[in-house]
Amino acid sequence: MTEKQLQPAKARRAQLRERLIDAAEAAVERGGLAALKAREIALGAGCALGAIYTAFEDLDELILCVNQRTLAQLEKALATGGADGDELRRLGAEYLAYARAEAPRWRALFEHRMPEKPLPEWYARDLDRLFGLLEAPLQRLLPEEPAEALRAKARTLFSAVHGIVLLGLEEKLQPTPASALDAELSAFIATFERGLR
Amino acid sequence: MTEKQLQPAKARRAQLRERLIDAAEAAVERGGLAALKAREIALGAGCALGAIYTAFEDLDELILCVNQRTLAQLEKALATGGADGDELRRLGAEYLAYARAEAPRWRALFEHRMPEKPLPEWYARDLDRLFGLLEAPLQRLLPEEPAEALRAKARTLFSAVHGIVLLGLEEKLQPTPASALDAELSAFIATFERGLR
DNA sequence: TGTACATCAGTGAACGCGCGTTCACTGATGTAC
DNA sequence: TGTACATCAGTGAACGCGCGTTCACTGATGTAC
Repeated sequence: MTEKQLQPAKARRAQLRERLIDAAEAAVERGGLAALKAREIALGAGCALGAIYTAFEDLDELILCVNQRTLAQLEKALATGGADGDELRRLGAEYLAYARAEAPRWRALFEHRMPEKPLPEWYARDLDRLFGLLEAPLQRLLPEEPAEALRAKARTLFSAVHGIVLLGLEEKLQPTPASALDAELSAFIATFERGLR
Repeated sequence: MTEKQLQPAKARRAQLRERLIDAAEAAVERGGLAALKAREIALGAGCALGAIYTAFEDLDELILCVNQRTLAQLEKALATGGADGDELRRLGAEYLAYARAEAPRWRALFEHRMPEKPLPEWYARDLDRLFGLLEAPLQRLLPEEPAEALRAKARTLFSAVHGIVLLGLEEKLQPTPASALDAELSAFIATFERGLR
C-alpha cells in the first residue's frame, strides 16, 4: 500500500510538478539560472528526463515558477516592517539584505533568457505587487500625488534602489566593503526623502 | 605588390586584431553578447577560425575590447554637455538616450559571462572613469564633501540612474511609454538634487 | 643579389562537451461489462 | 468481485544543434651565408 497507489492521477501530477519546482529551486539557489539543467532537475525530482515535459511546457515555464517563489520570499522579507517614519529606508535595507543572502535566485528574477515570449499575466501581477510595496510609504510622503503618478514614482524608486544593490554587489566592479554599501544606500534614500519634502 | 607583402609582421598582427574587434563589435551591436560567436567573427574579419586564438587569449578578451570601445563611445556621448546647473539631469538623460540607442552593446557592458577572472586593470580604470563623470557636478552641489565620500556618492548615484534606465527599458516589465521614462528619470534626479541642498 | 633553411602567422577540420527537446515505448491506472 | 481492454503518465535513449577551443599542417616571411 504505497503512497503511489493511493494517489489519484491529478494529485500525482500536481506532486510531480511540485517536486520538479523544488528541484529547480534548489538548483537556482545554488547556481542561478545557469545551473538549471533539465537532467539535473529530473534527477533531483526523482523522475525521468522526459517527465519534465509532461508537467511543463518547457524549462522557461519552470523558471517562472521558481521566480514566483522567489518573489513571494522576497515580499515576505520586505513585509516584516512596522510603518514608522523610516519605512523607505527600511525597505531598501531589507532589499539589499535579501539580495545579499539569496544572490543567485535574486539575480534570476532579472535575468532574461526567454526570447520574446510575453510574461504570463500571473507573473506580471506578482512583479507589480513587488514594485507596489513602495507605494504606501511614498504616499505618506506625497499625500497629494495622483494614484497613477504615485505608481510610476514607486517603480522608479524601486529601480533606483535595485540599481544600487545590483552594481553594489557586483564584486568585480569595486572593492567596496559591505557595510559601506549599506550606508550608501541608506544615505541615498534619506537624500531622496529630503528632496520630496 | 599587395598590401600584405608590404606589412611587417607586427603591423599585420595589429591589423588582424583590429579586424577581429571590428567584427566582434558589429556582432555585439546587432545582438548583444549572445551574438558574439567565434565562427561569425572569423568570417566577418576575413580570417580562419583559429586565427582568433593567435590574436586573443579567448573570446572573453575580445568581449573586453568591444566593451572598451562601448565605454569610450558612451563617455563621448555623456561629455557633450556644458556645465550649467542641470548637469546631473543632463547626464542622466544622455545616459538613458545612449542606452536606448545602443541597447545591445550597452547591455553587454553589464552582462557577465566571465567565470571569476578578475577584470583587467585597464578595463577597471575605464569603468571608474565612467562612474567618475558624476563627481564634478556632484562636487558643485557638495563642496564640503571629502574626496573619498564624493567618489562613493557618485558611484551610488550612477547605480541608481543605471537601475532606472535598466528596468525602465525592460519592455517586458511594463508598458510605460518612452517619454514617461524620460520624465520619471529627470524628476527623480531633480528630487535627489533637492535632497542634497 | 641569389639560395637554402627556419620560423611562425594563419588555416580549418576535428574534438569535446553540454544541453533542450522529442518520441516510440511500457507498465500502471482506470473503465466497462 | 473478476476479467479484458483502453488510456495515458512516465520512461530514457536518441536526436539535433551550437559552439569554444585545439592542433597538425602549410605556405609566406624573414634570416644567414
